Amino acid sequence: MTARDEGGRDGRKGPPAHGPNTGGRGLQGARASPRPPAGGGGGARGSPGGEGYRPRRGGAGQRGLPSPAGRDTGRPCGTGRDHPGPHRPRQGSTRPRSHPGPGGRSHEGVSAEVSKDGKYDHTLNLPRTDFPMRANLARREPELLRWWQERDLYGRLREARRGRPRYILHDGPPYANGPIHMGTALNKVLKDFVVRAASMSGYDAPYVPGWDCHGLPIELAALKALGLDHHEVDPVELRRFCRNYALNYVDVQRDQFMRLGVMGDWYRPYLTLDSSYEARQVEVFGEMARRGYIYKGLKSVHWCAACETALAEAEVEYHDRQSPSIWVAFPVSDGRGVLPPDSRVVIWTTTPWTLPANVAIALHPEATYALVDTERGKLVLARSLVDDACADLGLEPCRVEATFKGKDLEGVRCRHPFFDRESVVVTAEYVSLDEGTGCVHIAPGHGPEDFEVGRRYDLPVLSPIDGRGRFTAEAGWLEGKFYRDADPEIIAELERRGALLGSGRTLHSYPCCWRCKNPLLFRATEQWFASVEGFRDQALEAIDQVTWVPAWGRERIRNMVRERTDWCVSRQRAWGVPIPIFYCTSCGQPLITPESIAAVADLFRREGSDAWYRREAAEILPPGTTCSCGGTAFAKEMDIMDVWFDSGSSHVAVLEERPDLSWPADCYLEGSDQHRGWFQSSLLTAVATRGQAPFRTVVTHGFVLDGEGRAMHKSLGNVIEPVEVTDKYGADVLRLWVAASDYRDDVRLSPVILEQLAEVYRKIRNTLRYILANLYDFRPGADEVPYDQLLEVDRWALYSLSRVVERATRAFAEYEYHVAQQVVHTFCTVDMSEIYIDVVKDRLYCSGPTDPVRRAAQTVLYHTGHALVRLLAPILPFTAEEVWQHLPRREDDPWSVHLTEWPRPDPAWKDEELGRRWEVLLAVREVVQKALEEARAPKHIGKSLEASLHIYLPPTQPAAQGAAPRAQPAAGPATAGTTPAGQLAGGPAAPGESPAVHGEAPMRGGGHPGVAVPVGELLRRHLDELPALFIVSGVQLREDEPDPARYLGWAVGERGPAAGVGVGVLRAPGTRCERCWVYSGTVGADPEHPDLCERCADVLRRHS
RNA sequence: GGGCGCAUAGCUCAGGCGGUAAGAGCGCACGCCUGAUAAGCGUGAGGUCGGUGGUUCGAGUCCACCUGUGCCCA
Repeated sequence: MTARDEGGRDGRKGPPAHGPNTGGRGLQGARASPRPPAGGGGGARGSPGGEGYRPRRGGAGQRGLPSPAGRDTGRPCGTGRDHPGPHRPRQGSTRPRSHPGPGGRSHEGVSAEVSKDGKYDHTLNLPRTDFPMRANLARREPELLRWWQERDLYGRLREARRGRPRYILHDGPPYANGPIHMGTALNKVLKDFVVRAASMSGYDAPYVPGWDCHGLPIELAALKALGLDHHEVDPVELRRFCRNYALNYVDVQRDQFMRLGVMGDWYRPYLTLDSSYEARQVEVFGEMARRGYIYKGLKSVHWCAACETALAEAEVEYHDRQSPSIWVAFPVSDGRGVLPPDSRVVIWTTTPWTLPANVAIALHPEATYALVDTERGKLVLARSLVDDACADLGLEPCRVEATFKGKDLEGVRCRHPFFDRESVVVTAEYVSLDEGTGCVHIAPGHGPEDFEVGRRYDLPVLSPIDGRGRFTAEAGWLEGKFYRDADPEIIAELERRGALLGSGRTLHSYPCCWRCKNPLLFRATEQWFASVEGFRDQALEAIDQVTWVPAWGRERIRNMVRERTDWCVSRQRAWGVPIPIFYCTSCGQPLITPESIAAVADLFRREGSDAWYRREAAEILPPGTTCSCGGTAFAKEMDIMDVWFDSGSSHVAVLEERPDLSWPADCYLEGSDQHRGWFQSSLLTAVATRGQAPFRTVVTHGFVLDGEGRAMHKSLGNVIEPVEVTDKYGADVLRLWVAASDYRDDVRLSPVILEQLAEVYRKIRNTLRYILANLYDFRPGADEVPYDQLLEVDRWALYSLSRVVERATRAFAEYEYHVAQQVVHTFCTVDMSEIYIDVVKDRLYCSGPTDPVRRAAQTVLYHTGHALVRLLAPILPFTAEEVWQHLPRREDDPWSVHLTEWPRPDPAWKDEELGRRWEVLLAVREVVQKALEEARAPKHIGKSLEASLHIYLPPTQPAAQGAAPRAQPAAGPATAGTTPAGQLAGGPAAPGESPAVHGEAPMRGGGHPGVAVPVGELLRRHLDELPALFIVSGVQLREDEPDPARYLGWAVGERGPAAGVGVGVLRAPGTRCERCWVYSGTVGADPEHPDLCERCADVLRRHS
C-alpha cells in the first residue's frame, strides 16, 4: 500500500519529494518507517485536513527537512491539499482521501451519490497524486541534493554494494582554474551515467573525482593577481598562492558538478597537489628513471619568451602572422672547385633573428641548383625557383651559367653574412622547393629540423638567446636586444654589408604560445625527457589490449604513439612537482637513485613538495650520499614536471593508493582530445612502470557545439553555460540532453534543442505521474494480479516493457545512452501514453476499485513504474527519486531509488507469440483511427466512444472457425459516400494478394518478424476486447460486402499486417452512460440508475 | 599538409550480413477531448539518405574522389 498514511514519523524528514505546488503529504515515503521520507510529515494519516500538514513554517517541521517540500516549507501557496490550486484536479489529489488503511480499499472512491451537476465523478477511481506535473527542478533539485547528503546516499550505496565485484571508473581530473563549462558538464554527466548504471547492475562502483591543480595557467593567473614577474617572487609564496587559487576552484567546480546530480565521493576527492599524490608521482618518475627511460638532452624546443618556459607540442597553437621575409647572400669562401669564388649562395628566411645562430645552409640532395649571373653577381639557388626569385628580387632575367645537384655542393663553405665565421653547405631531404630559394639557412639552436641536421653533421649548436628572449654576448653587437626587435637591425646590417638581396613581408602560420598567444621561438635548451622509444612497442601492445569506444580510438592513439619518440617532461616553472633529481656540485653529474627517490617521496609525503624549495639538498638526501666522482655536495634540479606527468600518474597515485579503488581502471571516459593528453600520458607511465595499460576500456566523447555546429565562443555569443541550464530547466533536463545526444561525435546544444528536451522531459514526467496517480490505492503484493489472470492488453504492455528494458539494458552496456533514452521516451509516448494508458482508462476509472480488471491494469502500471524509474535513475536521478518516493513499494525496497538494482523483467512477459499477434491488432487499430478521423473531420463524431465500428476482413482468410469471410477489401482511403464499393474492390491496393500472403502465414511457430498472423482469425479471437482496444462503443465483424458510402467514416489498411482490413464508422447505437460515457443499449435498465449502463449500475450497487 | 572521425526529415536519433515504395519521437499544421488539464488523443504535411562517379540485377547500406565540418598534429 501506499504509504500514505502512515505518515507519521517525524515529520521533519520528509523527502524533498513534493514541491511547491503539490501537496504536502507524502505518500509513501513513510511507509516503512525508517525510510525517509515522506514528506508527509505528519501526514495525514487519517485526518483529512491532516493535522500533519502544517502550513506554517518553522516548527519542528522545518529543519531537518531539506525540502520544504510539502509542508512546512512555507511555500507561500500552501499545498494543494487544502488549496486546490487552479490546476489541482478536483478531489483527486486533494486530500479527502483518507487513506485506507492497510486493509485496503478506500472507500471513498466510490459512492452512489451523484454529484449535483449530474456527474458521477465521485464514483470513479480517478487519478490522484501529489506528484506535481510541473517539475520546478531548479528549486526541487537542490532540496533533493541536501536530502541525499543528509542521509549519505553515496556512503549507503557503498555499504550496500560492499563485497560485490568492483567497477572502477577513474576520473580524469579537470583543471581547477575556472568554473565548469558545458564540455566538462557533458563529461561528468556521462561518467555519472556509467557509474550509476554500474552500481545498479550490482557492481561496487565507487567514483572518486579528481582535480588537476598544477600548471602554468594557474601560475600565470597567480602572477597576474600578485602583479609580479615570476623571477621576483619567492617560489614558496607563489606556490601557496597557486594552491589556494586551485583549491578555491576545486570548491567551485565541486559545487557545480554536484548540482548536476553527479554522485561521488565529493569530499574525499583526489588532488594532484595532495602530498601523498606528489609522493607517488615522484615514485613513478623514479621507477621510469630506474628503468632507464629518463634522460637529459639538449633540444631545440618551442620556447615562450613571455612565459619563459619551454612548451610541449600540445601547448603550441598556430596563428597567422606577418613576418619580415628576406633574401640573404652567403659569399662562397671555398667552392671546392665546384662553385666559383665570387659566387654567393642565396637563402630566404622569415626569421632574420635566427641568422646570428646560422652555421650551415641546407640544400635538397637531389634537387637541381643553378649558378646564375645577375646584376647582383653570381648567385646559387634552386633552378626551379630562379624565375620566381628573380621576379621577387627585381632582377633581370637571369642567365644560368651552370647547374648542380644539391649533393654536389655538399661541403662547400660560405662566410657568415655578418659574423666572422663559416657556414657550411649540407643536404637534407626535408628542404622544400615550394618557396624561397631551395637553400635553407640552418641554425641548430633555433629549429627542430635544424637541430637534426646539425646533429648529423656535427655542427655547433648556437643558441645566443636567453630565456627571456634577449640576445646573449654570443650574439656580439646584438647582446641585450629582444630577439624580435633585432630583426630591423639585422636587416640593416645585411644591407650595409651588401648581403641583403631583397626584403618584404609575408603572412604565414606561426607557432604561438597557447596561453599568452605570443609568438614562440625555438631555442636549444637542456631538458629532461622520458624516452617513449624505450617502451613504444610495449605501449602499442597495451593499446591493443584495451577496448576503445568508439573503436576508431585505437587507430588514433596508435598512430600518435607510434610516431612519438620522446616526452619532454621538464618545465621551467614553479607551480608543479619538482623533478626529483640532484646534481653533484663537483662534477655536475645528475643523481637519481632508488634511495634518492625514496628520500624525496618520503619528504613530499610528509611535507608536500614545497619542501623541495624550503630545504637544501643535504637535508633531503640520505646522509652519506655520494656521487660516483666522490662528491658529496649536491644541488637540486629546479625544473618541475610537465603537468601531463601529474595527471598521467593518477592511476598510481589514486587507484593504487586508495583502498576502495583498484588498478587498473575498468574505464576512462574523456573528450577525444585526450588521446593525445591524459589517455596517452597515463598509458605511457603505466606501460613504463607496470607493463600494461591502466585502463581496460576507454570511452571518448566529442565536443559541444552550438545549434549550427560551430564551436561555442564568447565572441559568437553562442555559449550556453551549465548554470544557465540548471537554473532555467534543471539538471535533469541538462542530463536528458546528454543522454539524448550521440556523444561519440560532437554534440550540439542550443536554446531550441533545450526546449525540445524540456518537452521530452515533460512527457516522461507526465507518464510517470499518470502511473503514480493510478496507484494511489494499490498495494504491491496484496493487490497484484498474477500474470495469467491479466487481460491481453496487459500482457502486451508487459511484453512491450520487457523489450524496452532489454533494449535499454543493451544500450547502457554499450554506452549508447542516446539509444536508451530514445527507447524509453518512445515507450512512454507510444506504448504507454498513446496506447496502454488510453485503453486502460476505462477499467481504471470505471470499474469497482477492487475489481480484478482494475487491479490487473494497476499491476501493469506498478511493474511499469518500477522498471521505468530504475531505467531512468542514472539519467534523471532527481526525477527518479521524486517518483520513487511516490511509488508504492514493497517492504524490502530500499529508501532511495539509487540503491535499487537494474530492472529484471519476468521472462514470462516476453511472449513473442503474443507480440506478433499484437503487432497485427495494433495495425488494425491504426486503420480504425484513420476511419474515426474520417468521421471526426466532418464533425459526425467527437470522441471515439461516440462511434461503433464495422470491420471487414480481407478476403481469403484461413478456414479457421469455418466462417469464410468474403468481405472485399477496399483500396485507398475512400471517402465515404463518394467511392463506389465496386471500385474499391478493384483498386490499386492489390487486394487479391496481400490477404493471401497474410492468410497463409502460420500463426505461430514461424517467428519470422515479417510474417504476420492472420488478421481475420485474430480479430475474431479478440472480438470482446476490441471495443476497449479501439476505445469505441461497439465493434462488429462483418462478412457482407462493404459499402463505404453507408458509413460516417471509412478506411482500409493499405499495407502491413492490416492490409485489406476495412473499417466503417457508425454513430454508436444506444444511449450514453453518464458515468462511463460508453454508448450502450443497457442504459436505463436499472431503475435505480436510469442514466447508467448495466456495468456502471452494477459497480455502484456493489460499492455504495 | 598529415592522422582519426562525422554528414539520414526543422530538431534529436533508428536504420545486423546491400534487397519490396527510407523509420521513430519531438516540433509544426489541422482537428478532437475536457475524468492525465500550464495535460491527453487523432490525422496530416515534411527527407535528391552532403555531392559526384563506380561495384552490383539491386546501395542510405560497399569502393573512390569531392565538399562541409570536428578533434589531434605539422
